[in-house]
Amino acid sequence: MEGGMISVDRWARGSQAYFLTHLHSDHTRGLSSTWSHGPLFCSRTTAKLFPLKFPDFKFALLRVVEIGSWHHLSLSSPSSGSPAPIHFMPIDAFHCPGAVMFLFKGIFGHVLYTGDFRWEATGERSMKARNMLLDALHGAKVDHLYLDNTYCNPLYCFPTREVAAQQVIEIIASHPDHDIIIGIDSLGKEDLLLQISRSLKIKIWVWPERLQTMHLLGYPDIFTTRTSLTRVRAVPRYSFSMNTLEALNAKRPTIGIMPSGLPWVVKPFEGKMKDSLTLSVASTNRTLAGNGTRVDRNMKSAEKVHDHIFTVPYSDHCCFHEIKDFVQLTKPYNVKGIVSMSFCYVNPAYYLSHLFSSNHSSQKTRLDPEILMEVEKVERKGKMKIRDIRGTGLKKRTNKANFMGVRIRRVAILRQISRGVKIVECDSPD
DNA sequence: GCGATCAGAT
DNA sequence: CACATCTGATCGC
Repeated sequence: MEGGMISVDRWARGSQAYFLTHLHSDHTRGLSSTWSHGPLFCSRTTAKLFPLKFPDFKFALLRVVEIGSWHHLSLSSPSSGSPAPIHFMPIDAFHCPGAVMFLFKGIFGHVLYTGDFRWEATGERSMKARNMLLDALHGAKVDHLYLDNTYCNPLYCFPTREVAAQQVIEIIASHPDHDIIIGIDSLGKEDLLLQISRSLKIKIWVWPERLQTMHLLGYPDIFTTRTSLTRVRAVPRYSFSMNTLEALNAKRPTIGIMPSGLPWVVKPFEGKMKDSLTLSVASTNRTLAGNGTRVDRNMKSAEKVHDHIFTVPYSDHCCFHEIKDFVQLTKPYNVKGIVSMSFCYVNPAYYLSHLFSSNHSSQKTRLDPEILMEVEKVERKGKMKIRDIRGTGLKKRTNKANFMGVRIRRVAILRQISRGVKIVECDSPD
């Protein structure tokens, strides 16, 4: 591919400006401490966290841009070399700390790249982002929308994070004598932990590098790396498994809580005694905490999926109706999904094309941003290979999560095979 | 020996 | 077959 003017969450050489939406590693694949292909624009919070992930990065390349402000760049057309000014505004994506979407305005019209985002209908911060986007668009429709389509399927129906967090709190409160482990990633779901901490007046254990992150984010007191100070521990999701829980329960009664928009269930593993934690929307386990917070009979709620494991629909991505709402608001002429979730990749057009704008009269006069813009996107067709979402090995870490003195080793742990995923494709329940 | 990339795990 | 991440192997320098 020849380079364009700008790249969003893509790091190959050839662009005049680079944009980072947030610091999750599937969006930084190709970035490294030695990367130096051009100026990199990101939010203040992302810049603050940046050195943790890329310690020796040339700081001079980072350009902190304020959320809600228009910024101007004098670029040149890659084909003709003539001036091609662009304006862009970062807008709060409410995904993980520092996450923003970018709205671009230029000869290509309006291009909106959401990155990963959440678009809840209530809450002060959500309203602010909504108004910011509407003001910035100023009545214009979006010509090209690059959309976080992670849950772009009506099957994905879950509550706000506020509500989901309350469900987590109820689970913890109803297990007063249990240790609790919660599976999280290196960034994201801080608000969940804060809400737990405030509500139950308890500190939260995190692993050492996560504590550094928390301190950089400005939470000096709530988190600790001393297990003796709390029974609630947030552990890396990759070390959260049924085997982990069973090992922990051999020492103390412990339950695990998996906050996720994905439908985790326990599936019996054929031929062996072990069950495995798998994904499915076909779950039938009993529902907890259905205390009137549900507005939709299909709304996911907390579930007990195993003796020791609960899942709670706490997601940093939009549920389907939020995506729908977002598309209705931005009235895009063209939409592309930026996320390939392999087995359930959904072209946004499949469910939402009726909301797209059409008859784009000025389209011919506008350049297709494809030739101007490199963005992280993968279209999935049939058995095409999926996006490689693995880490880039950019930094050596030794963060073996050692919670409760149980070191989780791969050795001698029965492999969990047969992750039978069953996302049942069906038509809209409406 | 190091970074980049890949295979495979949770 | 995974929202994102880590570990370890291998390749190229």
